[in-house]
Amino acid sequence: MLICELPIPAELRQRYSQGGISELYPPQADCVERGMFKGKNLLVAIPTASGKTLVAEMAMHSHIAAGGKCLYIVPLKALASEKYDEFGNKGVRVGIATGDLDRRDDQLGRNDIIVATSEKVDSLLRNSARWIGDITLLVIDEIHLIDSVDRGPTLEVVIAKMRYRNPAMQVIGLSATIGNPKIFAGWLDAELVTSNWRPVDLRQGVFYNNRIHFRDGERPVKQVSKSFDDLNLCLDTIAEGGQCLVFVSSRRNAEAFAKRAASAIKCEDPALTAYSEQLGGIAETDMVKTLAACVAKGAAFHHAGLSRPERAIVEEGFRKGLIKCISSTPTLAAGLNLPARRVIVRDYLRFSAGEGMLPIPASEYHQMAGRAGRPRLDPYGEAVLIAKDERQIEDLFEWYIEAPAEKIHSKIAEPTALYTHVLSLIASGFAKTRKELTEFMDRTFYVHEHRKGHLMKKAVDDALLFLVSSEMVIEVGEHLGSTEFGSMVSRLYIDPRSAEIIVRALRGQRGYSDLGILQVICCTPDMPNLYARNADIPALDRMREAHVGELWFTPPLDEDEAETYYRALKTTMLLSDWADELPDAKICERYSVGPGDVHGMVESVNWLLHATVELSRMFAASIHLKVREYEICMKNGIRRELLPLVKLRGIGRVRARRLFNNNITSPDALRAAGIETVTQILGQGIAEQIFSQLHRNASPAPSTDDSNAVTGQSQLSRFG
DNA sequence: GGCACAGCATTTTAGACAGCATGTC
DNA sequence: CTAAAATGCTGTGCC
Repeated sequence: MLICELPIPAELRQRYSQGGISELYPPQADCVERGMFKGKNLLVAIPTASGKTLVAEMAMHSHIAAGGKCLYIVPLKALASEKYDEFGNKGVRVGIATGDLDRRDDQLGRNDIIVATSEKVDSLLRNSARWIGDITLLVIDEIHLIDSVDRGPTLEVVIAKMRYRNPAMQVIGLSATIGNPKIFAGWLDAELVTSNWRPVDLRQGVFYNNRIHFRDGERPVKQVSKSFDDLNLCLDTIAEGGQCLVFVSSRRNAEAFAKRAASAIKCEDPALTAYSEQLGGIAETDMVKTLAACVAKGAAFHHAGLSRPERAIVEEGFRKGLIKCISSTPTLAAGLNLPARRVIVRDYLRFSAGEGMLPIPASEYHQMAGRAGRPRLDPYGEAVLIAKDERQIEDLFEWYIEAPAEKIHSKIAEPTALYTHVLSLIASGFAKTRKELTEFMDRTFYVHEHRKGHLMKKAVDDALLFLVSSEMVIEVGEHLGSTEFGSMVSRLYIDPRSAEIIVRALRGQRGYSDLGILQVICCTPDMPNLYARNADIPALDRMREAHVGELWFTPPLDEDEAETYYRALKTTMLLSDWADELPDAKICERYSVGPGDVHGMVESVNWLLHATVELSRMFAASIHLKVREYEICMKNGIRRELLPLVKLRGIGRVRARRLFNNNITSPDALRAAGIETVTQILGQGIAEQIFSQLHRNASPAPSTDDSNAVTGQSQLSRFG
């Protein structure tokens, strides 16, 4: 099917032909034939890299041309920015909405396309963003993630809510190949498009005894290293002029492989040196130093211990073809589009807490294998597994290469999944009675899939029991309503169980302490926790003893609970160190984590601290101000003594500290010191900017909203 | 006694969404 | 109920 025959705006048609796209791929043509341009819902279950994004883009442009508005849901923030860039600059207005990146909601609504994560959409629905009602096309990328235990239920509820709000809206689900596409398409009232077609040939095989075994033959691999098969495979690709992605099971493995590869590749290129030096410039930790050394020779590793800029450097170096090989944990499997000639799936077993080493699902293998072969750049792609003995060759073919796609199942009736969603349905007006709640739940994939929802009903009842007993929901006769507390929890987007833990601690506390608040937050299910090693325990005990008066929880006697306790305590101490201005590198060293971990942790705690500030306003007025101050401390990574300084624009943790150490401790002190002294400390530009601020608000405004702060402990229901 | 080291025992193990309000070095 | 690598620990042999 030719592009020029399609009912899409002329401008887009022209862009495609300029980009060398004149004809649709077969699965894309299939979408058109199934009625994509006629408003039909679609489930497109086709392999990675077979042109799903283009399908979505054409549909969106056709909606926009007809005056519509589109919402594109993705699972990852990184993916959101990737799509945002891809859709932009094509004559339509594109907006992005994720937790850390968005314009104001009302401005968001002015866009033709809004790219957002599923959680953000849920949050927008809870806060009733007005433009939601204008959406005429909903695209859900990676819709098979509905199967995921922790985030699938949110996606499922978001889809149900969107369709409930906008019954006439067209829905396009984009998915990897799945085992039960028909029933899933049935849920979406969608036409089904499936295919195994790929734009680049993908050869999949198993390596054993210096040969890659394919179903239709073998391919010898030169044995450079005696003991490392993975390295030989990697060097083989590079010798042929390709690049290589190696998927391994742990960070340590990723780093170890990159080191080996680096010393074997020994590529020398001034452009590489530039990347390495870029990393060297930010390197404060051993991990980043190692990375810089590897990159200098053309290899790199990639995992969540890397911070955003470090990841970006590695990705860019690889995309430009300079870095020849990346060894990666699953970070790269699902994330952004970073294809390579050969993908080596080295470890197919992965540790899982309480269950030992488990084989990764076939779907995950296929996702990794799908990274092989860059359209229009590589003649073919190759995905290779590594067998440990001859017998295993056949097993690997069976378990992975030839395994049928897995079926996906709703996880919405899992015990804890519904607390937050039941609350949000009540708080944002989707359901006002138990009957309406059930009716809404009937629209989920779970009920469509199982026909009878008795497990679902039990899960809903459990959730309601909790929500009523914790005073977030009130049931009066038939009516279900959210309390002020409940509405707040729903809008803050935290788990009701987290809210309950925080509120109980706030009510029970006898004397505020930063550490106490932090510890409470680290004990909530919304906070990711560090792993506490055996070797950490003595040090943690010492810290605990040093802060006995400040911590709110004491260690439990039970051994299983002790582990949880120490994990939370370790996280607490790390974050406390961050707010105590301990440098990143020191934190990484003390807790053996990477910069990326620290930032992730800080981001999470900031979100929960914000929620705690709001909750304390309602439940613990006496400490509200203290918590609010600590929130600012944590956000900036500063001690309390710098609070007056960071209120000024242009002053963050570093500059504030520099001023403070020069005995300038407040805006008044700044004024007294005079612009010349400040210029000496911070430089001219900054000094001028600060003083222009000081002049503007010479009479400091009374702090914003302490007067209307407290509503006490009454939680009135919204109806009645 | 002190040290080096082999050999065995124990420990450790992936990832990343959400609020708010705009400007850090 | 698990695998593999790094680290920790113990005991031996040697000076």
